Amino acid sequence: MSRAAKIEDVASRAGVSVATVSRALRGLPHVSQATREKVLRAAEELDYRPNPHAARLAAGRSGTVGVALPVLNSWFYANVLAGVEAVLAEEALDMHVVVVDGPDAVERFIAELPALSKRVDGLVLCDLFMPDQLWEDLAGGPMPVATIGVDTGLFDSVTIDNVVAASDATDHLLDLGHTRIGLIGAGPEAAADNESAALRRRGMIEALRRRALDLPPELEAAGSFSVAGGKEAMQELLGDTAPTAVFCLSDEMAIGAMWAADEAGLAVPGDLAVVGFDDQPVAEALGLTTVRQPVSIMAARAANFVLARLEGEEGPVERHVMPTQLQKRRSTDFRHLTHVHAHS
Amino acid sequence: MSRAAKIEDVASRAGVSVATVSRALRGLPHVSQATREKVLRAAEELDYRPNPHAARLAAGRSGTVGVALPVLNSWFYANVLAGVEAVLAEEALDMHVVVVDGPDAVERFIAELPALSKRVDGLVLCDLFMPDQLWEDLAGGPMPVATIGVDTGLFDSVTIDNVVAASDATDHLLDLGHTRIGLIGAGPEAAADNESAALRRRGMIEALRRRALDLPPELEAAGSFSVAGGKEAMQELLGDTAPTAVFCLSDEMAIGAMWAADEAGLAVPGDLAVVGFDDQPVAEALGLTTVRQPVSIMAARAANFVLARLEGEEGPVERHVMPTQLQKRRSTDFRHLTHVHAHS
DNA sequence: CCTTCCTTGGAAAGCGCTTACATTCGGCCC
DNA sequence: GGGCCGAATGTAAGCGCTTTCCAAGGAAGG
Repeated sequence: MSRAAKIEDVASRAGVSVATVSRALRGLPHVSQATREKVLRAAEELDYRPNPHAARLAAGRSGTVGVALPVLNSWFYANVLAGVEAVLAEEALDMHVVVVDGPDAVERFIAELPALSKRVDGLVLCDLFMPDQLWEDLAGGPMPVATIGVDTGLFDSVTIDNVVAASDATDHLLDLGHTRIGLIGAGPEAAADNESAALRRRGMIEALRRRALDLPPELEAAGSFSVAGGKEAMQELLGDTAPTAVFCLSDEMAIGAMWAADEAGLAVPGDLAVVGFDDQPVAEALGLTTVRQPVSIMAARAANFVLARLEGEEGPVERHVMPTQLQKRRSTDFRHLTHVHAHS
Repeated sequence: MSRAAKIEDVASRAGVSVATVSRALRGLPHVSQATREKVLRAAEELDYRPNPHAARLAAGRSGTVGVALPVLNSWFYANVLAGVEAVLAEEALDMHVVVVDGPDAVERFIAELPALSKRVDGLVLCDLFMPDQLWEDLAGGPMPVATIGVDTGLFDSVTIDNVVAASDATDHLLDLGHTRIGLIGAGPEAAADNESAALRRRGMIEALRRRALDLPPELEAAGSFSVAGGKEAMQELLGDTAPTAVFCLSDEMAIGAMWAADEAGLAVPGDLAVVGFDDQPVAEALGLTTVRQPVSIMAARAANFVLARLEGEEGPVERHVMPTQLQKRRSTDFRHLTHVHAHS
């Protein structure tokens, strides 16, 4: 196996200059049809593959979009990644994933931003919360950025209306007659690093308030956004002041809550109604009432925003708010009580 | 904001040559302590960030490891990705993800391999099935490769013993007295593109055979490895020849199967025992008996194999077979029957 | 005191592309 | 028919690093 062909080899084989090869291969103008075909053929024959690093160095562009998210192995973020990846793959762009987790994660991410800007042309930031100053610094930079789950007003963003989504979910429980409704996933101090959680909490409180109810501390439990986290949180809430319904900020947590309820001998929804958030496939299988959000579509849209900006699109910041929808299922439905008891 | 500092700027500020800066910053020998500190300080003061593309072009290495997997948004592959990412992040290496899905996915992946080899130094391939010839071509190349879920004998690999795992699961059902056991996730023709599925099927058949039982076609149903796929497959199996137990090749499918059972008015495990595969967190919450495999550890190990080879490790191909463990839970446990009926 | 060796540091040649600029060439207009 | 213009192509200067090769200078040895 001879060494890989370089552009120069293609040029001499096609009998043209390297500049022409470069233009021809990238579909740029100022190349006659005949020449282009000649070049294409030569490249084909040599199985020529441009060296991306050389191209990036010379062009000053990386053909890569970065995606920053807190974790990879949750349903939500896995779908975000999949959504972004699908769009980028379509455009033959590379995806650079940055996981922003662990202690000082955001600080380290920020520290690496200057370096990151050399390897990506654009950035999709998912649920990343930073000090205002840094958002502005980022906005001052040359790199297009789109955010998911955060709306700074400085970048194209894709979000849902967390307040409305949460108050809809709460209203549903209230309509069912519940008055002691617990919240799993955010405590009073959630705002700091998790804006979505804080907004959902607010939506819940607003809905309660409209019925002259409130959210006492003993009905709130934070915890990690996982099955185990939801279970622990639910266990905290159980006791003499136990709620008759809980709103969980993710489906994983809701499943954990149902698990805790089951262990405590409580029937869902008979003794405890449960509402989740996300509507991942298991939610439907389990009959979990939950707030559906179109995750991968949101991610794809954010990616498209970045692509559009990369293609020079000007115009004001786009702030998409995607619709959510409450999926009512068995976990809050008294009519199915018998059915639920009978099977599974 | 002035333009980004380059190595030359650091060199002149530190009063040394660019070569020395390069050596100092990368911790190479032949730099005195004093000089190194001087360089470090200069770099710090200028907030210097090496341009990765320039470095890669010059060095001929990319500092990147590729990960190829079929999808991103399933529990299993999301955890594979997370496992690999964690290891690479530790070593400050980039991860290049390649999703090999859609029609002709493998063919397109193969066609892009030469190009890919220019952007990554090593490769982790997960559940990728290719013609033998191509494995050998890959092995002939300069790039270290580790495989997950596939053992070609040509590369370091991390797998589980699918045959044993499946026959253990089957034995469990047999011990419980089941004789009509269904299989969801692989049909007789599974071998082609999904070796794991084929091996698990074989393990099941072997276990059955040891008890003088077999796996008639009407007890097998393939389907996508998802909740919906599992549900549909289960619905296929239900009917006059319905099994009293099913072994599902993923937890998602098992959840789908339980869903279908529930809709059909069948109690789990009373009317239908269900066993899954993976042991994702929801499995425990749902009391799903399942085969646990240490996904992210497997992924991390594969990544480490690649790293070791990149660091020049010679020696024979490593073929790790990770242990699996059957987690027995309610979905196959008659003792809990009453409990299951009462709650959940 | 001169040679030999080793360590540190510098000069410069790439790495394989992109692109600004220069050049050529064939019409086309007056 | 000469000059002009634009399209097609070539020339060559980088892009910002890494690395080989070489020089210098101090330590060690004779």
